[in-house]
Amino acid sequence: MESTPPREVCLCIALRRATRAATRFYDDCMKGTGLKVTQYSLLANIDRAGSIKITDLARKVDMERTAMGRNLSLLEKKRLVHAEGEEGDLRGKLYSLTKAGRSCLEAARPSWRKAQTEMRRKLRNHEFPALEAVAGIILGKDV
Amino acid sequence: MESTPPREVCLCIALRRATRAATRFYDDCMKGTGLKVTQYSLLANIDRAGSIKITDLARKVDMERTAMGRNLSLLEKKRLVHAEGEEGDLRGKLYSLTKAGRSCLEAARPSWRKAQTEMRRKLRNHEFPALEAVAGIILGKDV
DNA sequence: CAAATAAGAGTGTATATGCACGCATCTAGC
DNA sequence: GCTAGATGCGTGCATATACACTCTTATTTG
Repeated sequence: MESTPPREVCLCIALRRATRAATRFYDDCMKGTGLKVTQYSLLANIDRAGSIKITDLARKVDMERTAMGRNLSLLEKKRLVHAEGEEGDLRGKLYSLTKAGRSCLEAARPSWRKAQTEMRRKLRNHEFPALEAVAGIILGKDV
Repeated sequence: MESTPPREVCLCIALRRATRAATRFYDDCMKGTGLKVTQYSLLANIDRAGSIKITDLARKVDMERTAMGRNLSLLEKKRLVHAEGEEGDLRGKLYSLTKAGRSCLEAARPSWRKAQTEMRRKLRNHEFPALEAVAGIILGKDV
């Protein structure tokens, strides 16, 4: 009777799994806001930036540019953001929030807050910073 | 001149961001194996189980059942897994690896190992267990 | 200035996920 | 034995991502 060696957990898969669970949780908390946590976050980013180009926003959050473009298109279709040509550069487009986008963002804040607080509660003080550290290390920069 | 309060990082978004980066890294390491890390992991799971039903596999890795079904369909299309009706239950289907699936899995192991080792190196000993702990807490169970 | 390069975007294609429904089959109760 | 749940799955629809290309418009250089 030979004992099987302890199976090593794939770090990437563990991350994906935790991410699925966390996303389901946040999205569930945000039901009724009309936003998913990913969209909420994008709006918040654009809001902080004032106006920003697809490429810059993608770089800022380590996302593939074309993926970001498609995400922004969805928000644009919902009239939460709008793009306008950049002054003196026919290539770039600057994205910014519409009035509806700002309202929507503000209206969703409490739901996000609720999810975030609950998540902080689950992760005791010990693990919360660890997670940020992990994310930072994987990305090679601060989160 | 008033200072803005420190912005609170959304735990879910931090996780998603780290996951994107980790997935890109693993997938890059596994180029040439014909498998993405997600598919590699699925094959490994089925291999360990011997044969398993979609629903059970989905539950095991906390994935939405229909998502799992679609992932398995892709592997089936590639002839890496195959499904057969369960004895005495016309509902269930049992998935197991094909010969090609087993070969493919074995052939991909070194690439996965390389990615995993490198990732372990990046995350010093301190953070690695923390990540598993975080995942476990979010999921409410061991990873 | 013309050619080469860089910068900013969009499209096609493929995965990975989740939710709302709907269908078939099994199993417990009565 | 028949009906009400419980089980196991599939489909339609929508998002989120990534990669390989391609196009257009600046910029830089010889």
